[in-house]
Amino acid sequence: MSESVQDSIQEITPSEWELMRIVWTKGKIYSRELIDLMQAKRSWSDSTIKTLLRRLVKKGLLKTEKEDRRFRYTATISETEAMNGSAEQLFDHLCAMKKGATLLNLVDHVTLTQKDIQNLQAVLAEKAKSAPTEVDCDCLPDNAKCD
Amino acid sequence: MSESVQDSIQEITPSEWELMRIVWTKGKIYSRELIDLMQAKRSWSDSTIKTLLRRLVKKGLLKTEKEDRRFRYTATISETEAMNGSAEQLFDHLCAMKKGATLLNLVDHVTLTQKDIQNLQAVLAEKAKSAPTEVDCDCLPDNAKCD
DNA sequence: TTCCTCCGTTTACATTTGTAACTCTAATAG
DNA sequence: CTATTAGAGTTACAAATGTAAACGGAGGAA
Repeated sequence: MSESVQDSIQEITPSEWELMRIVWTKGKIYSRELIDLMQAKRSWSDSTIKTLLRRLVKKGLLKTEKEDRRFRYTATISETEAMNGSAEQLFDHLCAMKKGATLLNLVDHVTLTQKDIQNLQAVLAEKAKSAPTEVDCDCLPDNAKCD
Repeated sequence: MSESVQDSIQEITPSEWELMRIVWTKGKIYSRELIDLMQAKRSWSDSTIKTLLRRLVKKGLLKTEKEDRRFRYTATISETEAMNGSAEQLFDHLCAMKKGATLLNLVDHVTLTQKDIQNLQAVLAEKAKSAPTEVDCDCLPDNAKCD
């Protein structure tokens, strides 16, 4: 299916995620509106939010556009790319042998729509055709077996 | 199925994960062995590793036990708990509406065993019985709709 | 025209993380 | 008994992160 994108994804800190989510949802947004929306969720000072925005711009995750002497922010990567990138990053440092169990836990805890479930089932059915019987642990340098 | 554990999970940094994985795999390990194994993967100095170990102990993720004037380290939480906790933590800051898509991407990219796939299929089949048709975006305070 | 306000920029500062040298003490080699 | 060494503890220091005050310019209120 899609390519792995994680390599290019800048590290996004938790606070930055909160802002990015608003930007993604609004598409193109003035700092003022962004600050107001953000403050409705977290009691951060204007300064704090502005700092975060500048850092996001520096990281290349947001870009600005001057519009009648104010700025409008837009994301440079899609929310999906960012989400997939972060998720893959996380999974990269999990024991290969146990990724399946973690995924199982997630699937169990996350609220999924009927459609999501169907999509997952389709991918799984496809993968089942060539899935291995076991995956080795990769936690030790010499590839010793886990558990 | 299992309870959500994330609340109690201390933040584990990437470097710390690497050490924890070794500890989990070995179960109970002398710092010396740990350092050697770690250095076979990353060229960190002994000092660096010892610092990380102390931080992990301070965070309560590892505990020590004196054994003939050396220390043995053991994890205080299971690898599974830690993995689930981190994964849930990550998913917590994703747009509710798009968690399904992210999961799909993961399932697609991660190497799963036949057994993992079966387990996932079972959970999905179960969830399908009561899954909603749609999940709302929760990126904005006022719950405006995404996309 | 002058002052206030809105917005962007600079500076600040504590905490966490990555990375490591130095020190102290007990065991060990001579 | 003394010099070396292995482990543990202490100190260090830069970069990233969370959080924010202060500053400066431009447009609008008076």
